[in-house]
Amino acid sequence: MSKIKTPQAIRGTQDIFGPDAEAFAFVVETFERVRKLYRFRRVEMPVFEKTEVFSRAIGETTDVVSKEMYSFEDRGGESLTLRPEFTAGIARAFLTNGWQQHAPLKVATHGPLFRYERPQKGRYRQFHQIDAEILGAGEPQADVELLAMADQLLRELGIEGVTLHLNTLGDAHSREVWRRALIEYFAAVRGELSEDSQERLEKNPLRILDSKDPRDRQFVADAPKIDVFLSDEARMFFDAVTSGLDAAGVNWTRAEGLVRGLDYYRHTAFEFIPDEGSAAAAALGSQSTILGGGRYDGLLYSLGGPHTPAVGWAAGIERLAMLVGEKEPTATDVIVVAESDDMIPKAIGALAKFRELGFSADLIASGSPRKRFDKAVKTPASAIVSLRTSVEGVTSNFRGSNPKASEVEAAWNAMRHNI
RNA sequence: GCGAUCGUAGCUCAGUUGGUUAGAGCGCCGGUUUGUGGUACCGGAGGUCGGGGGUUCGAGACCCCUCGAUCGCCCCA
Repeated sequence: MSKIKTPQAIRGTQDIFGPDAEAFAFVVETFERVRKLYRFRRVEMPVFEKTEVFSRAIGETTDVVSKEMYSFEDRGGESLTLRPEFTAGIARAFLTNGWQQHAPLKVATHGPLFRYERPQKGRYRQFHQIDAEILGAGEPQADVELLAMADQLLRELGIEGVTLHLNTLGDAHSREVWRRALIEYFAAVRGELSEDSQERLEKNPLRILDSKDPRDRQFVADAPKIDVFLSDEARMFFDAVTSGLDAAGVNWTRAEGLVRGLDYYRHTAFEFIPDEGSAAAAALGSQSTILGGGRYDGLLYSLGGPHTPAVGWAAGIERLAMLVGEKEPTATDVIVVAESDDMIPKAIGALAKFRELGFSADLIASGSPRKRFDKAVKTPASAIVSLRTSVEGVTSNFRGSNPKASEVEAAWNAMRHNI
């Protein structure tokens, strides 16, 4: 007889259980509650799309598309991709379902995403995000609304030591002029940059600004600032965002080096990042951004739609869960113990009644009869009802002294002769 | 794609410069004690030491390969 080898989980996937799963659920529940306060409508999206949805949105040639997506061919030979982000799919749905009629449309969703990357702390191949978007809104108030929600969410999750880092990339023209200035500036010191940044100079010069290499950092401080290149309109937009945040009571800090890699981003870019030396920073390792987003006025057009302004953010549920602290599962209201096997039918009857009455209830009726009560005692519960047979006949014992236990006891006294 | 560290029981881990039959705690199963009880004690099951090859009289330990995990780099939509 050949021993069957247990299949292994896919690299980068997680089986979340116990306190981690409780923390995960807490994040999702809090998000659902807060998004309703801000009147974001729930949407459910497919987990896969035609590959072009993402390749057009993100850019055909980037490493991101060519190497880091989970793409495959279906039986008809069409290239499909497991969603690596929510935004492109939502933008596609906005166009294909005629959601323009609802603009400005505030939507929120959450669920699994997939990226073909090497796993490390806070990064998995299947991971989970919460996501909020406002489509068809070009006003800075939309940015403020979105950021106020993000800020309140983090507070309601009890996450501290995290600050909103805010930047503007300007409009398309300001951004392009700034980009050229950066290339010129860094090209002049090319030989002194890190190898990585010499390559970035060709592929993605803005990224040099947030390089971790000290060889680059010495030049970053004096690099050209976007502010110099902002058009009047772009400056007014950013001023409206920041004054709106101040009015909403959202703390923020200017981060001139914060950039986005993709061309469709305009104006606002932001990340919530743990403060240096905070507990949150220590808990997250090198993956420090816990919530990020920006304005992507160019995206819907790149998917073949009309020019449509939009802004959104997403946050990794796993990373947030790491910051919310231990979440113990809630205690069971009542544990029913059948201390002998002949009590099992009565115990099952009691269980059914307790659950009908809205009490959470669980049964212990296996293993050594002598140890069943001890098992119940070790289980977190408000109350225990234990059934056994003795020379006097059926006896029951109630244990527990707290408000919930009193409710359980009243219910038990009412049902005990009818089970 | 690159680098570092790690892999011994269900879990957390010990195991000396290579040396007899691989251990502990917790958990699990059973028994004794207690008998309105969260106690204590006794016993049991469970390991091809991630896998393969090599060095050696002898490998959990040393070498090579491989698989996996963790953390970091690149990338970060």
